[in-house]
Amino acid sequence: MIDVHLLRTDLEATKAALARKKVPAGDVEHAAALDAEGRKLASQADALRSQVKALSKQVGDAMRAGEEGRAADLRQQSKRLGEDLAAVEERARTAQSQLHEALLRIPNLPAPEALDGASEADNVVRRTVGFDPARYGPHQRVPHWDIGTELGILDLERGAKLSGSMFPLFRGAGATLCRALCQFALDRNRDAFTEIRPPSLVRSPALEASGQLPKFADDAYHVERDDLWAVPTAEVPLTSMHAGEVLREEELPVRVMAYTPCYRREAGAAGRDTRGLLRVHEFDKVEILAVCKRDQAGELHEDILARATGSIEALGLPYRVVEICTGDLGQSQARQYDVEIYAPGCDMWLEASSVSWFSDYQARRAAIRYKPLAGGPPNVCDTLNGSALAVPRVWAALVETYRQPDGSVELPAPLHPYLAGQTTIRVI
RNA sequence: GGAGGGAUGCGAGAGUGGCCGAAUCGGACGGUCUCGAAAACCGUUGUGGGUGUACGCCCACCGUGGGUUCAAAUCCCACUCCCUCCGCCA
Repeated sequence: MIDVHLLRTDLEATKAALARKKVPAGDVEHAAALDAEGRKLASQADALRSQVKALSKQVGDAMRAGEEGRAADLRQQSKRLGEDLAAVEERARTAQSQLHEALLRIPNLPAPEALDGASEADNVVRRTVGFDPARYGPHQRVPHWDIGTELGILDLERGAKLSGSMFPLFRGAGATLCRALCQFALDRNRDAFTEIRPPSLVRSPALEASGQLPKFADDAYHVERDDLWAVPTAEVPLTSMHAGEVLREEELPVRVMAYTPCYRREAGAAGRDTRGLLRVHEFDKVEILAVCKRDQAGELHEDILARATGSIEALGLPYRVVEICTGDLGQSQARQYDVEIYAPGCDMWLEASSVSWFSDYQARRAAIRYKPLAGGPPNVCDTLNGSALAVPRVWAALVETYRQPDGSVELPAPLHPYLAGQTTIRVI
């Protein structure tokens, strides 16, 4: 969440910054009012409590001195004050919990240098690499769902039989390719990122920390019986694994990566891009993530972006980098680039990675801080992350791009070590 | 799933309901001493909120959340986590 001090000292600037993200000024003012109210009540409660404590101490003294009458008298006074205190505390608690609720729903401030814009339409393509529509033959203009069926490597019907639509089932070399892509992505990043295998069911606070709760509860799968959530991305466990910790400045940046399955209800996206692997409820992804100091964030953002595009480039897929404008930024993002890959069969640019800087928004929600080497109180960290590789869309683009005139698919060399010999997938 | 035990400051570890934000030991840091070091001695050693120009002061925090009481680390209830034993299990 945003720093509550912003509401006290820079209310106008905060409203202006959030207006770039289309946040109504009223939401911000509402939170500021709750904060002022809560602080006023808390001060009153502090003063009352201080008096109660002083009186209680006197009760003890009087009793030890054997002055029963005086003790009873003081006890009465203290009891009355205690009742007032309970009432004020109750009101303070209410205001503070309302403030907390309000704060959880206020989006992060966009970075000052973030691209201005009202909607998705205002996003800007920063660069396009390797794209030449003329180079594709008719054999590459076949969508992956047809190729997958033809080669017997993607079985959407059976996936649907098990779990409903948008739950893909991969088969044979198709399944191996999923695993190969994850392995490939992990190996490419192990020079700087520590591999983690986190749980993929997490408690609510983890989703709250990275911003999925409370606003976007409908997008996530919830296991009622145990009150656990299926992670929509490894970002969730990777961010919260350090929740509540005070890190040492020397250990920053903390760089971790994880392969996890990802689960998304796609509640708001019904009917959009639902063919094949374009949008699915369960998929595999390798996520890379950094926890750092503010002055390390810019460089790390570039690094993560370079790693995301590097993997795509190594696989020989054309891609473009899109800068997301303020109006299209997610709740938690201060700045974001998307990496889109070109899939010739569907003739679409598919979002394959989202590389985000969250400033201190997630770290504040998760309470991830570091102790400055120079001394002084702990500072809130920054967090960044990006998909190193999200399987289904890359799978789709690969199969379409590398389809040969005879209908077989020849996978690119960097994947060969991971394919157990299945470097060419032939029609059965 | 069943039965027990536990959770206190950086670590270990005390704590009859009032004088406990917390003994003691250890660690770390600073200082005295020393040519230097060790030893010894002295001091410092948490987080959050509020308030003041400032030394400061006030409040909260002893796993989490409730409750009892004039007063809770201490009593009661619920939850979480850890440990031991039994059962089950990939």
